[in-house]
Amino acid sequence: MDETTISLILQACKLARDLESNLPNLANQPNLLSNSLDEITKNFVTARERVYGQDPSTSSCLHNMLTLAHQQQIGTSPVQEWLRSNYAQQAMDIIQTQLVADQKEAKIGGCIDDDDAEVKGLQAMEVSDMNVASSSSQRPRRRKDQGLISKITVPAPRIGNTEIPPEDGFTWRKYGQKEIMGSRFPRGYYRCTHQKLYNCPAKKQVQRLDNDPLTFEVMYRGEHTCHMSATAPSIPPPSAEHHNAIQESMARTLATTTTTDPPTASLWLSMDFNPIRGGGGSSSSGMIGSSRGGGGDGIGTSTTTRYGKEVDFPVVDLADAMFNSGSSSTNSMDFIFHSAENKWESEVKKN
DNA sequence: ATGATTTGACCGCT
DNA sequence: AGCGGTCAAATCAT
Repeated sequence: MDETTISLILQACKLARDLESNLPNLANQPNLLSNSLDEITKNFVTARERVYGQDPSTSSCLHNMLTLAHQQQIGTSPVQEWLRSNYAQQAMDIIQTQLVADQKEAKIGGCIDDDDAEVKGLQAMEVSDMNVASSSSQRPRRRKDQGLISKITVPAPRIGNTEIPPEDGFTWRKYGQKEIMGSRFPRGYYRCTHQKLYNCPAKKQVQRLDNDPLTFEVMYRGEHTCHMSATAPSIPPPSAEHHNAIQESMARTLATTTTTDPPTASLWLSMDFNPIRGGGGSSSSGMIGSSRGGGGDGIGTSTTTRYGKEVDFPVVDLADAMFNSGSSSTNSMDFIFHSAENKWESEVKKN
């Protein structure tokens, strides 16, 4: 095992520990839990892929993940219990489906990766579309097989508005709705709010099940490139103005629990998160899906919200610290992780 | 003013 | 031909 692999495993363990210690605070933050789990599993999966090469067995992947967690003695009851929870399962489903898709693509052999092809194709089309648009009155269209990444069913919240699917940790912008033949309920089409900013191709479709209106079927297509995980945003803030916009966006995001590109689970977990702020109690969690004027079908989405503007939350400093920490060549998240990692490594050395 | 949602139209694909 | 995905103008919310 190389150092990177070890580092990945240690990072995942660290995240799991953070999660465990913050579990009480996160009990009512399923989106954060989901993000956290996602981050943890990503690290484990990546580590495993590095250990066994690019042939991860999907079924054994989860088993190994849990086994590894157990071996690292982080699989104590609260975490295990949480891992059995619905939201954990959702994240698992996504990852599992992803791996299945990856394997299928790998078996095709010699073919370029579908997703890459899609993204590249779209990007290429973007240019040609612009040309077409400028030289023709014909509306540019693009459609291709957008490799299905994940299809999961999500129960409606038992508490509050059962008309909306639970948060999934990303912000989506609805761009269409369609009555589907043979289905009682319309299908909502969503794309990542940051499609333009980060050229993020992620999309999802949400539809209520005919035989169970309290269950949503969510199909995810494309992968988020707007992640702010251990790596920098795909497009760094180019200007001070943009920089401030990002900070404000982050502040809003953090203040409203509508997680726009969650800045990694560890960061979230390290925060004493208290969404109940601002008079009127309108954290965006409560606002999500709340119908704004008639016309809608009631299918909610995690909207990028401006409600957060009204919420005073002292995380601007955090955002500021993140973007200002270190030199411009140093990724702040790397800095954070590196610090945590060093801390963890030093703890290991003690033992 | 800005950005999200709604909704009819357009168009690719089968 | 028609279903389903996307576009984009109109509308709405802040």
